[in-house]
Amino acid sequence: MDDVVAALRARGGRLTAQRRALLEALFAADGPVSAEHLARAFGVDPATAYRTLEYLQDLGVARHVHIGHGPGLYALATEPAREYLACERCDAVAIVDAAALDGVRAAIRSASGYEARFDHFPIVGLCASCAAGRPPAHGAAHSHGDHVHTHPHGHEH
Amino acid sequence: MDDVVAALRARGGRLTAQRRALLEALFAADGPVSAEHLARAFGVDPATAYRTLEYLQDLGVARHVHIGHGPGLYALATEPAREYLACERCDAVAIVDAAALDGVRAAIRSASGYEARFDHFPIVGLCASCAAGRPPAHGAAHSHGDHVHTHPHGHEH
DNA sequence: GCCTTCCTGCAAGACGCTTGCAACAAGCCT
DNA sequence: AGGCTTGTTGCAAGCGTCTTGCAGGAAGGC
Repeated sequence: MDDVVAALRARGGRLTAQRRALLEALFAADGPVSAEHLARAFGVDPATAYRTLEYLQDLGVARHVHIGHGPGLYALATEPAREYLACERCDAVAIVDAAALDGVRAAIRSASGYEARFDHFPIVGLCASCAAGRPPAHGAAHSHGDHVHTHPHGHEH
Repeated sequence: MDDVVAALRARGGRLTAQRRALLEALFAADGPVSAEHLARAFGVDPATAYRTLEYLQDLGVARHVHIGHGPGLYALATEPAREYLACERCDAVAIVDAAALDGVRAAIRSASGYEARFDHFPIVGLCASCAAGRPPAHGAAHSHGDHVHTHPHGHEH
């Protein structure tokens, strides 16, 4: 957080109340969140939220991911990098370390020559539960909403 | 095409001039096309294009894919099914038989349990050319536009 | 040729942003 | 502490991609 402020200052940027609020929200969030959601939660204007989040992306502090048809969702840029898998049926999103998908990347490379990334546009399909024909399960539901329903035990294997 | 008309009639649907135009355009297209593009090309109202294309999807005749931030692009549902890989840098889109990505699907299944599909949301990354650092190349360019720039020899790895 | 019902065009609205602009306030300077 | 510069903000308008309500129009069965 102090690092962020430093990076911001180094660019001639200013730390306003709005920016602090948005940053704290990003640090506190347990998953990607929409700009609208952040804006509303702190009485910040949506335009400011979008502008600030873009600024934070330029700084390399934040990233956004496009899940399904909904709004873009923002999160801090973590180390190691994260990538996403989204379920079309129950809207669950698995968040995994990018390294977990290196084998997938290799398979794509050999099938197509493409060098894939799933940090901005996720892998889409059915989660294990929905693929098995089980009901949508855990409160996720069809909200196409403001934040991701991370079932945090995503992939461990 | 006759099959389509039959399916349509079987549902109590009617074959209007607009529907015929849109259908013929889909049959003639060499890649996914936006609803706007189809509408404009035949003087059909965009609302009608969207409604008709959705109808054709219900019939199982058409599908749409979301490439990048641009509009959804429509194409006939083919047999065998097709899946897509999009390049973030040069906007090239590779269209491959779904079977070509079965290995990728297997890798994803074993890494995450997800059963992936790339027919609605493609794999996103860098095409072989861009990954190699070569310039954006072939007329593709950044048009985010009306139809896909299929480099037709897509994958044959 | 008629009549029913499906379709169409138009207009307006929803949703997710993006942009122009005038007022505001960080933070540097003294 | 008071000024001053210039980065930021809120508001309002605008844009792209659809979606929806509605009244008129036309397929296609009879």
